[in-house]
Amino acid sequence: MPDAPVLDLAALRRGCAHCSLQQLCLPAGISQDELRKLDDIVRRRRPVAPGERLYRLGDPLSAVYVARDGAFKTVSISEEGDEQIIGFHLAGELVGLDALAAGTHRCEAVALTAANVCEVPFEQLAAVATQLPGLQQQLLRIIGQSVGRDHDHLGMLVRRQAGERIALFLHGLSERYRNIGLSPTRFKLPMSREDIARYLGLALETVSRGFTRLQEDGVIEVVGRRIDIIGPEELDRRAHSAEHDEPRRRGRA
Amino acid sequence: MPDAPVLDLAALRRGCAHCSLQQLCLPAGISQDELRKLDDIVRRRRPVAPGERLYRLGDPLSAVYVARDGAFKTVSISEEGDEQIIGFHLAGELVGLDALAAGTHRCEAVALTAANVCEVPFEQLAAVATQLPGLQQQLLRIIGQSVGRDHDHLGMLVRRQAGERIALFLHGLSERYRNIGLSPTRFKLPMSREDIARYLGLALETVSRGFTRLQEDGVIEVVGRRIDIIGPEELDRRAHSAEHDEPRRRGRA
DNA sequence: CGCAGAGTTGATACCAGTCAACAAAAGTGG
DNA sequence: CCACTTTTGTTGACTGGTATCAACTCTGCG
Repeated sequence: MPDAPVLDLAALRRGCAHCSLQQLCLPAGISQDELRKLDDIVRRRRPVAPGERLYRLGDPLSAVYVARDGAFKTVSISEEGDEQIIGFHLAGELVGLDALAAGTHRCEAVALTAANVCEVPFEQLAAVATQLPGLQQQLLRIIGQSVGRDHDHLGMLVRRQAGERIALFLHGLSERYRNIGLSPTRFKLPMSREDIARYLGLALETVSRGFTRLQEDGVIEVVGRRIDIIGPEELDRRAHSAEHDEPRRRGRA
Repeated sequence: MPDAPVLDLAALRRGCAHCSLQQLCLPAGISQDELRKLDDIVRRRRPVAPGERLYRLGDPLSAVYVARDGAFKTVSISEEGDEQIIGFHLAGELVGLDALAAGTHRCEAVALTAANVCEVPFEQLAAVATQLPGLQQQLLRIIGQSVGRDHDHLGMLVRRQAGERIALFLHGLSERYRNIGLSPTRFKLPMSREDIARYLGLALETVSRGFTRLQEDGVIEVVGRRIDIIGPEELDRRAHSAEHDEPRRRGRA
């Protein structure tokens, strides 16, 4: 039995300064001094059960959340009651920035898996940010990233056909897994086919068929939610250009 | 507020404190004192010719812009060269917030009509914002609004059919015109059918057909870019539920 | 007046949504 | 541990909305 684990846990409890997500999360790029100030206001490591909501539609903006692990989806619910998935959020990504405008949330954030979050009370974050230019800058950058992801999402939906959207989706997910230090080629999807469909603006059957097609063509290996990307370069190709080159041909790679 | 007609023009030139857009633009909700500080850094009322670009893809983030009048579009250009319209921007709305993440613009902002903009150097805005909590808060709110518009845009694209998207588009535009004090029922579209198509993820012919259909059904009057909304409530109805008469029931059995 | 760009309208093909049945996991309780 | 139920994912047949191609009209402008 090694004695190191005990120290590790203690270090984790010391907060942002030693957090493994430091490069991804708010603290990136701010000084040790500043870090300590931020550290004081962060409530750390709340565990979240799958299906649990961080906030609901209409809730006042009380905090923003950083996913430490696990995955979340943000869902917008229209008047008619149909749900549109605005985004998926993996480890290191910020959740809760809708509500900046009106002060109340226009989405719900739902845990897709068991997860842990750091909860950052928004009022205090804003207050500290005025004192720390570095943190303010970093906050704006993080918000910018989330805007960028929204734009990428838009790009997936507009005038792209099903196969392209699905390839784009897998490609993007792969990149994000790479960024957080996980395998970009082998992973378990945290979300259902239906979630993917609602995110991509497709019918769930179409998503299923799309996966099957990619598997038939030897681009990926799918077993339920387990994904194995066999041909990343071919996936990229399908994500960017349409697939008009190769009509339905089997036995050829 | 004391009104002095003759002084108005002079006052307008005095900047933010007397700008007619005050309620829409950055200054909203911050004090007179703070206003003066902001005022110092704003370069006012640069005229922009139709087709002119405020910034191009890859340009470093140097300033954000507030449209005083006229209209802009922001266009994202994919590697394959096809253009996706991210948003339209009317008077009082902020342009240039893409680039927050990377520090360089991922869109181009193009004037659709002759226009005027206030140019706010970003570095200085950020610096002043750290000194003025009210301004920082307002900046976050404005950013939040733009995120909200992106989400609305997403909602238009996902799983909605052409007629619905077009109704939603006109409805949204109408609301925005109302907000800036213009007629919500009679206006001239600043953008072409092709721009609308690229915004809605449709073929331009489909947009044209959609307008024609709405006219045939007595919902709007269209002459080129002139739009006259005859039946706003019917437009709303089409924006939210599906087509005119229900051919069949949807939802679960 | 005549041109160019913008917008409309028509015919056709095809992608993807819908309905429906089935298969495979994942819970549930004995 | 195994039957049962429920949820989730797959596959097939069919249909309809919309993209595409193409011809035409209209508008604004020099």
